[in-house]
Amino acid sequence: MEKHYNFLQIEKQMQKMWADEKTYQFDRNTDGKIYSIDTPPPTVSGSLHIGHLFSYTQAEIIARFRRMQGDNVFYPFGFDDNGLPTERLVEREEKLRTNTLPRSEFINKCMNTTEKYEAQFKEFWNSLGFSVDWSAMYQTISPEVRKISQELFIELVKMGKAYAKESPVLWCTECQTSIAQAELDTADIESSFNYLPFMVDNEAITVATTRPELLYGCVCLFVHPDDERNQKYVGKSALVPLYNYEIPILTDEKVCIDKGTGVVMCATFGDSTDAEWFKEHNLPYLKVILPSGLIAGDIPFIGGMKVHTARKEIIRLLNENGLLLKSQNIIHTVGVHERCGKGIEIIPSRQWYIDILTDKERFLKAADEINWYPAHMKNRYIAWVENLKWDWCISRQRYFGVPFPVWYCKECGKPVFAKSEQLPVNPLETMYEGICECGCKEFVPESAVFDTWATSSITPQINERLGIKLTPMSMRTQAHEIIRTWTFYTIVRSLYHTGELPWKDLMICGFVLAKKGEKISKSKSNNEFDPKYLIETYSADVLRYWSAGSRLGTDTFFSTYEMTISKRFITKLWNASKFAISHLQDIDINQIPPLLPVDRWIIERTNETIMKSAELLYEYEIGSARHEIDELFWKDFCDNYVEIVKERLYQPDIHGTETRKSGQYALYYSLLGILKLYSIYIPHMTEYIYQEFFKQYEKEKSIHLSKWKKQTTINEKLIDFGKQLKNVISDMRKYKSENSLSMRAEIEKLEIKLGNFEEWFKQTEKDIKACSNAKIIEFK
RNA sequence: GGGAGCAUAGCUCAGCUGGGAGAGCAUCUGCCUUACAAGCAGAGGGUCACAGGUUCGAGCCCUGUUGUUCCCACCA
Repeated sequence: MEKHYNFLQIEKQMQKMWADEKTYQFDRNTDGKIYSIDTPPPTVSGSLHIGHLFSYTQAEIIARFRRMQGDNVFYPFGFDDNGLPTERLVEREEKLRTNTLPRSEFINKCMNTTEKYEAQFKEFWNSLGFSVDWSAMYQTISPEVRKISQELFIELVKMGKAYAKESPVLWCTECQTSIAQAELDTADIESSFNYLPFMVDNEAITVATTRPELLYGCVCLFVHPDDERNQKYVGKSALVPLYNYEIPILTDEKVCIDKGTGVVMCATFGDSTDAEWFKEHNLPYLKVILPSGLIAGDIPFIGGMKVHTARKEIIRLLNENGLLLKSQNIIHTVGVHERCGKGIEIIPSRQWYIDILTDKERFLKAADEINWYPAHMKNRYIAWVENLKWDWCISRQRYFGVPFPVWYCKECGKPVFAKSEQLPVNPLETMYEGICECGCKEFVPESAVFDTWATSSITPQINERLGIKLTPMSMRTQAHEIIRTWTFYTIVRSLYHTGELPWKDLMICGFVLAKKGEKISKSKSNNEFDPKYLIETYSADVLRYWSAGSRLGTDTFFSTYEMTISKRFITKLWNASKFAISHLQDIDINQIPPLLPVDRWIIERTNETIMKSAELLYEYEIGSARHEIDELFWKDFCDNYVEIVKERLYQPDIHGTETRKSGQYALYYSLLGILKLYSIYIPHMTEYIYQEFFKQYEKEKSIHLSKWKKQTTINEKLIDFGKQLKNVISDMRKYKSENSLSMRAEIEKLEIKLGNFEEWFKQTEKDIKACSNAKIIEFK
């Protein structure tokens, strides 16, 4: 083995070997127990960041662990390439707006962009040594996935779980599309609370509003049924200031008596409560804001203006007419679109929905039927489901997505659906062939596309396209930020389509923060966090080792300082292996020699660690498991065992060839054991060492195809003996250190108080003498 | 406003079902020891956020308080 480990060269070399040998290919033909992983398909939104590396690596370690337990691991990879993130990326890179070029041309640009980035992504995951079976890769925009997605949509329609309706919907005026509740973010903005007089009979009642530009859309006033002050107005009508038309005054429980003046104006639509009232009280719709974000042209004073301008103008007018009683500046929280950060409006339009409100109870029950790792992440899911207000709107007025396989009858407007054999279909390109119930033969295609989550929520079914029964899958891995979307939607779809849960286990990873509270975003090009740069500088193994250091689900901070620590470990493992192997060149692997107690101890410690870390890894505790292995390797193996056995290996003429063989056996066994344990964390170096030395004796062609020993019991007596032996050595070292002596310094006499292990200690006398350089060992 | 996580050494954190306060880094001291000075050995350093309670015994369980992060709600 080389003096220094050249990671740049060796990591590439190992990756090539794995690809050539198809080391990680899923065995589609055995009956062996399948462990299937539902991996998150990243959106193609530009560059990868350290957070990707961190969370994906944690799951990758589990894949490797399961493989080494003998499971047939199905570890596919996908790309969520359709949808808004890609569209925005293309707009940004090519400096264009979607509506300035033909739809098909834009889609082509999107296709080219995804292709480019997916190649980069794939190369990136490979450069991290991911044990992915690339032959199982999927893309959400591919024809086969479009087919599955459209098929399952039609299935939902038939079940009555998907439906179209004309209704107020959350609308992004920036992206010009409807969105779902899950895509809402919140932002604090400066605004003003304006107090306006509404005339009732000859009395003015004051109403406070933050959205005076919607005055023309005001359909009624509400007071609380228990509000004694305002009870006298109920049933009467009020005059809308400035526009001077009459609206009724109604009651509703949702009104807060102590907020503002206790009287609310309900406009179509200022917020989600307005939309609820609209439905519950059968209120009329008065159009004010257009899908473009402009005020409708026919509205007096403010027609054609942008919302913000209109608001200022209305306030100015109210003030001018003495209708602004008071205006106070406030900071309040508004809903914004997570993709663009712009405020959302509520605008009625015809959209497709998946019913999620009627089965809330079932979805809540599902939470208890899935194993959450870590367990408390379940709370986020429950909080989200309990607070759902809107059915899931799945239509998007966008371009790069899976089209709705739907046309509408030109006469009666009734939707018709593609036939199964037609799928995938783009209704804009293919006409519906058939006759509507009403006799009409002409149809208008639906131009909307699916919400990307409508497709990524069926990844278990997408994975099953290969013809292998996988659901319920063994495990889903993802970050906690998408519990309300990906976790939730997948559970919904799975329950609807299969009646079963999508997976047994849910492994929720944290993400990487730059400093307290700040998330490392993809858009910030900070070289220090560029994963590619990091891999080239520190190696994939170093980054992987670091990724496994924090507890599952907790966010972590990144610093190059942490890299140095991981790097140090890698160097240590290299040096220790190099040393051990240099003494194993003449080993006879076919014969187990009689073993000395200290050799039996390190073997048993290795077995103990295999058992303990496997238990932890079954619970997805990759950090704690790594810690167990670190203890074995660094403390017991390097600092103690190797120091004890050293002289026996160097000097068989003093210690005898038999004891040397005993040491060789233990060294071989424990080092190989340690390498196998670490191989799930640092696959490159462990594989290289295996290939360089162990492969000639072992039957597996790759360390990653070897198995961990199934260990269920431990010889506690041996472990105890080891502890006592370490105490002796530690005391001896302490003595030398306190007396400023070299560790090699000779000491006259070492006294050892014998406990339970008299016989074993006596058999270890020569070793203790050698590593302490004591002239005399005296047992007491 | 509701909920959750966290609060342990200078820093980053581990401490499972209650019984010894720990690791790594940093600091200090010593050591070239035929794998590793990118190393090794040793030492110092903590009122376990605060206040109560349960218990023979609490970092751990219960109640409350404070700080902090996150999730959700909050557009009148």
